[in-house]
Amino acid sequence: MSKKATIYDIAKELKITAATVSRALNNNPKISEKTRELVQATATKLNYKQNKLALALKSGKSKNIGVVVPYINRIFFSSVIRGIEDELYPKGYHVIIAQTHDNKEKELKILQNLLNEQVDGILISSSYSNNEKHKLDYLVKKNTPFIFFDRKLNFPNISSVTLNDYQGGYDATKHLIEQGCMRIAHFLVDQELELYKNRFKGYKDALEKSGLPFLPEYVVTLKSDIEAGREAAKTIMKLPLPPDAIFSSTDYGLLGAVQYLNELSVKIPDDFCVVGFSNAPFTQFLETSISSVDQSPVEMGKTAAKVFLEQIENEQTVKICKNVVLPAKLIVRKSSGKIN
Amino acid sequence: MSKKATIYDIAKELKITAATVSRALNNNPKISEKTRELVQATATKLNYKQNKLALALKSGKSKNIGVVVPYINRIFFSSVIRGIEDELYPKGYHVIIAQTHDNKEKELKILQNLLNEQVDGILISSSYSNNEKHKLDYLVKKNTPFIFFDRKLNFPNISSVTLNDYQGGYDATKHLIEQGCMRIAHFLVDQELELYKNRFKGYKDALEKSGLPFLPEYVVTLKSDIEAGREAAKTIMKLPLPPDAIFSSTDYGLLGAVQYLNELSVKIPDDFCVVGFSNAPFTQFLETSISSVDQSPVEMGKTAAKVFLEQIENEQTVKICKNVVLPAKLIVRKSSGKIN
DNA sequence: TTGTAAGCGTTATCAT
DNA sequence: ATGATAACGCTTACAA
Repeated sequence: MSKKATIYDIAKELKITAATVSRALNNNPKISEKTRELVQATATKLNYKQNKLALALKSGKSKNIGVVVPYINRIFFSSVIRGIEDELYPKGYHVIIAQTHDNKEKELKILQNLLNEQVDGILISSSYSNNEKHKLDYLVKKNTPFIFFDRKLNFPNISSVTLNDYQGGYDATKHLIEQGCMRIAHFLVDQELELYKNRFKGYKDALEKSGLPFLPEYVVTLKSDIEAGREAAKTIMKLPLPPDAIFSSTDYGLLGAVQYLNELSVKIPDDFCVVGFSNAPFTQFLETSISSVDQSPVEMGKTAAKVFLEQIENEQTVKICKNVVLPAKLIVRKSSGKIN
Repeated sequence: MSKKATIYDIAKELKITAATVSRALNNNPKISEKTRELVQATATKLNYKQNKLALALKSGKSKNIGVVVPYINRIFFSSVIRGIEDELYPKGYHVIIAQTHDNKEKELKILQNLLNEQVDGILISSSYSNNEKHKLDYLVKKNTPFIFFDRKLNFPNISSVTLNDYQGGYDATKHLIEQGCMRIAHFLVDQELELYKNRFKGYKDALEKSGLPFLPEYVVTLKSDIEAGREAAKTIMKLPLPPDAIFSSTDYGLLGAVQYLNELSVKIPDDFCVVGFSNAPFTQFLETSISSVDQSPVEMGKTAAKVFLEQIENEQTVKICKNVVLPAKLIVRKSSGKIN
């Protein structure tokens, strides 16, 4: 395989200069038809392909953007990335992905690396909480546009695309109340993260609005996995007055709870209703399908990409900052379908 | 935000030359301790960060690799990518992802683009079948290493990492036979793709080995989704002598079939056994959990990454080509657990 | 319309 | 041990 052809090779072949070749290739108006055709012909003949690296170095734009997530194989994140790539590929951008494994130091390094790679923007779902966000301060202050999605950090003048988690929590709880549930428990994942706090707040406000008491013992903090959910269910079912419903911020945790309730022969939805969060694929496939709040991840990715594009296009003129909040969509299934 | 600092800024500050700065930064042995320290100090002071783009142009190595898949949000592919990124990030590589949407022309363009971007390698699960692989001929012949994973194309001297689909099909079928099933149907997805053919072949060989007849009417070709699976089940259950088991190349198709069988009140596993392929997450969460063949996607990704690294490291000396075949792992669950 | 030359930020090859 | 210079492949004033 011979070396890759450059514009110099084309130039030499035609006994003209590289500048002319460049212009011809870029359809510069002030170039004769003849040379343009000649150049393009020899370009294909020599199988010339533009070296984007050189272009990037020259222009200062790499046409690469970085997407940073905890784990790429979580369905929520891979769906967001799907949306981002679908939106950005037609605009000539390449998507570089990196996983933080929810490790803060690693996240910092990744961001540094991406910036060194001269990415044109960074879309990130951060592992940091708002308490420690100052550690990222010097990064977001650089020229490279940052866009936070889902897990947002509150920096002034930084764009974000998030779900209306509060509304999701509110709707889910209200729905359970409408089903006649009176003692609704809540599975809370992580007080540190804004989005879980917001779902929790939605839950509390829905209770209050309906005149139901908020009972701290009905709130369990747990990891987002099946085993933890099972344990959480054990805990609340041991209470003197056990709940008759769960609104869970995690589908996986909820699944564990449902499994435990099944073992106790608690009938869902007749005696106990549950609603999850995330609309994980499995929720709809269970015999007793699980109601859940959908996060429209693909849409979120597309939106984040659009916000990025807007920001880039207006770079010179005004610095745009946009904070988009997407609606949460409660999907009612059998697990909370007492009435209908 | 001031412009990014370059080695020239450091040089100017210290009244030395950029070459010296470069050497100091790269820990070149022939540099005095003093200058090294001085340089490193001013580097941090000016918040200097190496521009990887310039380095890439100079060295001809971008430290980027391209990963090309049909859809990034399919759990199998996102898991493979997870493995790839986990393996390659510590080696200083960035992973660029691109989705073909199973569109062959798009795949071609993507590959062309990635090559223009000067990626150091391409890991791909191709949409092409071996019949049309010649269209990619001129691409794989370039200097950039190609590695096929899962969906492999048979090019001479091109590496690949695949699953032993034949063995997966064989084991699944054999297992069903051992459960006492006598009339095993097969859900086949796409005759064009090698891997489905191999699973099918494993199925046939297992039947033959056990002296069971191969009946063409027990083989249904279908799309990989629930509705198609439901239809397929309808078809085979209408046969004069309906089967008593299904080995399906698709978990989703199988789920549709299971749903239909439930409606017919066919008892699984007592009267009917099923085994799927892919070990989709939902298979283990169903009340009647579904047996399936696991593909170890994360492992596959890691392996593909390792093959790439090996190939790059020995670039100068020998051209390495490796064809790794990973074992398929049958996971037995309730849906085929008659005996135990 | 085309050529000349500088520059993007590095590193490598000469010298000194 | 350090400096000068060229080179990677491209674009773009400025000249002609």
